[in-house]
Order: sequence, then C-alpha cells, then structure tokens
Amino acid sequence: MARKIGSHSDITGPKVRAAALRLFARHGFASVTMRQIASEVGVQAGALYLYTPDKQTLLFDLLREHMQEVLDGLAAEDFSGNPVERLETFTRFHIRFHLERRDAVFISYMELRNLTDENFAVLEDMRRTYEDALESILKDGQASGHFDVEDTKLTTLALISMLNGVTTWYKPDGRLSLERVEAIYSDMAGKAVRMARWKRKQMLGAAGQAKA
Amino acid sequence: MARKIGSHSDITGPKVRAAALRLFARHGFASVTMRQIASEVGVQAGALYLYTPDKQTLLFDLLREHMQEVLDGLAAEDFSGNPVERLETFTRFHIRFHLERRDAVFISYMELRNLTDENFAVLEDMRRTYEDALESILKDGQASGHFDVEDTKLTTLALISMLNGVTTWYKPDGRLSLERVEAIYSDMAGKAVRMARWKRKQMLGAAGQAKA
DNA sequence: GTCTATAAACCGATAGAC
DNA sequence: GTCTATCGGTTTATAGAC
Repeated sequence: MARKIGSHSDITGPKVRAAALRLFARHGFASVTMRQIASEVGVQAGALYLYTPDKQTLLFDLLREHMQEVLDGLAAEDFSGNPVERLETFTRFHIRFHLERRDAVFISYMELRNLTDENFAVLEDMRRTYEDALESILKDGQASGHFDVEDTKLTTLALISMLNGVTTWYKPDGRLSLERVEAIYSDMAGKAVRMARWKRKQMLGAAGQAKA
Repeated sequence: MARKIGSHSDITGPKVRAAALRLFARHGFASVTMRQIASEVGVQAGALYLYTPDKQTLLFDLLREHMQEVLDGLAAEDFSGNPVERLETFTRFHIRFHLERRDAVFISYMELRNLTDENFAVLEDMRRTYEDALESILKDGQASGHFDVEDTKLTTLALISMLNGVTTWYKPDGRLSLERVEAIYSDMAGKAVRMARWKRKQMLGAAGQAKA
C-alpha cells in the first residue's frame, strides 16, 4: 500500500490531460505552451514529458479519447422503436452528450489540422462511424415511409451541423433548460425530415388506387 | 503616370491580405508566422509592417472586411415576398455566399478568441445584425401563420449552424451541384419551421368555430 | 517523479541602408 | 517600398541532479 513519495503518475496524468483540454479549447492548440499546461497542473514543463512523448500526441490522445467516449455513449443508448423515435433518441443523446464535453467538441472541430495524416485518419474513421449511425436511421425511415429525405448523406451532415451549433451558444444557467433545448432541437430535426401527413395520405391513396 | 520603381503598395497590400487569409485558414492564426506570410507574397518579413501595424490587426481587418461583405451582400438581395419566400432567399444567399468565402468563414468561427475584447465586440455586433435579419423573417412568418416555431432566437441559431455546416464538406466538383445543395438545404430549412398543413387547417377551423 | 538548467531554434517587431 | 540585420523574448524538448 505504501507509495513512494513524489510518485503521482496516476494523479498527475489525468490532470495533465484535463488542463491541456481546457487550455487548447480556450486558446487554441498552437498558442498554448507546455509551460502553461505545466503551470496549471502544478509541475514544471519538463515533467510533462513523462506523460506524453510530445505536444502533438497529447492533442491526438485527447481527441481519440473523446471520440471513443462518444461512440461508447451512443452504443449504450436504446435504439429500439421506429425511425421517428430513434431519431429523437439520437438528437437528444447528441445534444446532451456534447454539451457535457464542449471543450472536446470544440477542439475536435478546430484542431484536426494540427494532427499528422495518420492521426487524422484515425479520428476521421471514428467520426464517420458516428455519422453512419445517424444516416442508417434516416435510410430506415426513408424505406418505411416515415421520412421524406432527398439525400440521406447530405441530410445527415446538415442535422449534425445543426445539433453541434448548440455547443457554441448554450449556457447552463441560461434562458432555456437542457430538457427544453433537447426538445426544440429534436422537434426541428424531426420536422425537417419527416414525411408530411398530406403527402403520406396522397401516397397511400395512390397505392390504394393502384391495387383497385 | 510614372510610378517609382519598388513601389507596389496597391499590389502588395491585397496580396498580403490574401496570403494571410489562406494561411490562417489552413494552419491557424497562432501557428502562422509573419515570415511565412512574407514568403508567400514574395517579400521579406519586415516589409509586412508597411501594411499592418501588427499581426493581430491583420487578422481583425480580414474578419471585419469579410463580415462587411456578407452584410452588403445580404442587403443587395431581394427580400420582397412572403416569409416562406424570404426564408428561401436567405438560405440560398447564405450558402452561395459562404461557399465562395470558405477561408474567411472558417477563420471567423475559429479565430475570434485571438482578438482583443474591443475588436471582438465589433465583429460580434456585425454577426448579430446578420442573425437578426434571419430572425425577423421567422418572426414575421410566425405572426402570419406561415411558420410554427417555438423560439425564434434558438431557431435562428440552429438554422445558421445547419447552413454553415455546408462549408465543411462541400467540394465544388463533388457529387452535388451548388444549385442542388442550395435547393436541399433550403427545403430542409423550410420544412423545419413551416406550419404543418393539418395544423393550419385545425387552427382555421377553430377560428371559424370561434366566430360562429 | 519532479526538479533545474540548458540546448537549439524560432518568434514578432524594429532600425537603418538603399 | 523593400531589403538585411538584429534585439529581446519565446518556444519545444532534453540532460542530469535529487
């Protein structure tokens, strides 16, 4: 149980990542210095290199960790139900989960170009996996007649952009509660893709005529 | 008409701004050096200070110039017609105009925090003016019964986020033409805010009953 | 595991020659 | 208007003491 004095690897490590995440989001990767991060943690700059081989890898690890959490969180959601319900589950999950990780979301969008090509490719794959989850909902809804979408890929990107926007203005103690924001966005997303009632009736009518 | 040899102020000035815009968008303000910009233009680093007092002012001038162009462009559009038509005009303008200025759009979103508080406030005012133009369309449509929006401010931000997203993935020689992208986005925006037919009928019916 | 000290390079901005 | 040279300060990363 005895721990060597001066050994804080399992404490300092997470503190380094947390400080780096916050500083990168606040000031940008390029303009944050290793000395700033070290100062935030309460160690000297040289000590940081016990926890990361270099500055760029520190950024990459933060972004990969974030994307993995997003994918794990999505996998833990309950996606039973029809496409309309699944879309609501997705939009509510996305808003809630991303609002809790605004620093990481911001960095994920802005600092990708500070990565090497290989590191970028890894994150790009993870992002695509996430987008595919939404697109498959749209495709299913299109097939079942719940949705009326011209282009599922484009619509996927449009919806995610819309949902991401919430991270740029939402304030936890602001005018609207999280529940209300989730509801409004979820409603907008639904309306943007759902088949209109009159159009659905028209199609059902045409199908009936075809049968008769 | 004779021009002093070595005098290229009216040529080099724009070249400096163009190079800075491209480099800032590509690599981020903080990681672009004055020497890189100078090299791109074909002069030495010291010569740049004939065209800007310092690096930060160079960024600010680029962003203010961009926002002014956006506001001028918007003012030149024809906003006659009902709210549904005006919303389409706005969305198509936004997509077209922003896709032609992707570097500036990207920087406008990411590099605001590298500005002084005063400079930031100037751009924030201009941005708000632009958002207000969209919100007034939503308010008018809400009043006229064309739209069914829970919160015009939030919806404004959501729509602009959605439209901005196009700049992150659109490729001029991609699968979809600009016209088609404009049409799909405009359609999605319209559906997201428009009053459903059945709901409008219900309201008109209720109004009729109230009269009787 | 953290410190101090330092290497090697680079930065923004300025001064003065032409 | 542009150049060269340079000042004063910063950076990432490493070496070695404790």
